[in-house]
Amino acid sequence: MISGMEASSTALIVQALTKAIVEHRLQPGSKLAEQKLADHFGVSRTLVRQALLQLSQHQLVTLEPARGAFVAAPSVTEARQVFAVRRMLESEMVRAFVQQITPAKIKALKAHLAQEKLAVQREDASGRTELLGNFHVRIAELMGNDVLAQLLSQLIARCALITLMYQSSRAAEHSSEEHVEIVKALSARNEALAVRLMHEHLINVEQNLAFDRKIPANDISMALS
Amino acid sequence: MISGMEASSTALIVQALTKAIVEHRLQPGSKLAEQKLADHFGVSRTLVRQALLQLSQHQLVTLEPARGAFVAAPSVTEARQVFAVRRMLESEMVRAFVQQITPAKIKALKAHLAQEKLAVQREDASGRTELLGNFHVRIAELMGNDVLAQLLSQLIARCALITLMYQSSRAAEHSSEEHVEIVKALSARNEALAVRLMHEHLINVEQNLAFDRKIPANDISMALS
DNA sequence: GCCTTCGAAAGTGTATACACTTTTAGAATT
DNA sequence: AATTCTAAAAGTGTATACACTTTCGAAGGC
Repeated sequence: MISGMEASSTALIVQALTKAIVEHRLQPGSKLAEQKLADHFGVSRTLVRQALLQLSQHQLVTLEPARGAFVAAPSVTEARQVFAVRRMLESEMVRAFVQQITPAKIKALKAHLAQEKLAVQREDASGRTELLGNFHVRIAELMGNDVLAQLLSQLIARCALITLMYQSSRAAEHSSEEHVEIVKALSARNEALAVRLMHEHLINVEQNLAFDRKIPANDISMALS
Repeated sequence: MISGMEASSTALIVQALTKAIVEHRLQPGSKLAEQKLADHFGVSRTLVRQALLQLSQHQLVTLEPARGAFVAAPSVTEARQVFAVRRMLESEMVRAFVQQITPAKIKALKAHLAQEKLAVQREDASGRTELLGNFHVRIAELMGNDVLAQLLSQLIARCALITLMYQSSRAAEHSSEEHVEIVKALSARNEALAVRLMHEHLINVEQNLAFDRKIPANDISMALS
């Protein structure tokens, strides 16, 4: 059990596990034994089960009847479908966003880009993946559409898992550069260009995935430390 | 407890409650007491809690700490956001669908339209609402994108709740007619028209909502009978 | 008569108990 | 040595127990 952690609600467990999975400290396929997690978080299996149930709904964990919970290992097919959905959703999101751009919003996005650049320079792999994903969520948030933001946030968590399973090196820097171009088009209020760039960006991310990777298994207590 | 129902998994409870909520036999705001539901389904509170947790993730139920579960009562703001997401997602879905139309797929959609017409004629309110929603999911399924289909299915369940809170009469027939027009455009492989019709259709559905309704509360055992 | 206070009843949140399933490891067999 | 069988260990699935919170109603005070 982690020292100094006492009142741990289900949400905290979900958050901790999500982070561990998305940062791939927990490898796809890893067994998530309830009692081990319960001991680790210092709670009963009840709360761990609730958390695992939620994570399975987010598709980050798969539950096999009577066998337990495992970190999800999205298939290539599933990965492609997730990206297809993101392309549909996000190209239109950009189109709608262009109609309601303000200087403040552009400023917020540029601030985000700066953070991305920093993470890329520092070669901070997990922080970088998170920031690259958050760029997309940030746009949804700036639109003031919470439903969209939450939906996208889940899709992107799934993508993070996929990305970390399949991502080839150097793809991150490329993504960051494309984000810069998208923001340029947005600040020029060039709808057609922005939509096209976002669409192509998502195609690029998908195509940079190497859909033939080995997946090492991993230990729980190591990963959550 | 329902006679003849013995081994009831969490999924069955989720399904039963979803149906009851979407068909608004359970009014928005109704209290969902765990023990009452447990008695009704003949299981312990454990399974009911799991089901309620899932439903809260689907936004059909809201959980208030230490106060319990209630049938969700989506705000007008939330309703508009859900519709905005649907417009983004579904107009692009249609665009992608046009590229992969086959005679078999058109036939499947036409079969669906026939069912819709039947339900509208019979004035079967709950069956009608379900079918009108399923039209959209059916397209996703015909595209072979499970991720999209599942996502849309959840969004539409949410819309069903919204619709039943706010829908003005006669909107259903109009929806059904618009579905017919969309399928016509699809079968003509007219991408631009199909996309536009779907977009307008969703705007119409939203604008036909009367965002100022009273919400009667309701009893659990009545609704689930 | 209306508002406040207090206590019992009801209900939620978490832990634990227990039955049943899967896994594992060792012994027996070929 | 490899395979099959078997029993113990570990793990999951559901029910129950119990502490704590909210709710509701009645008694008392204003």
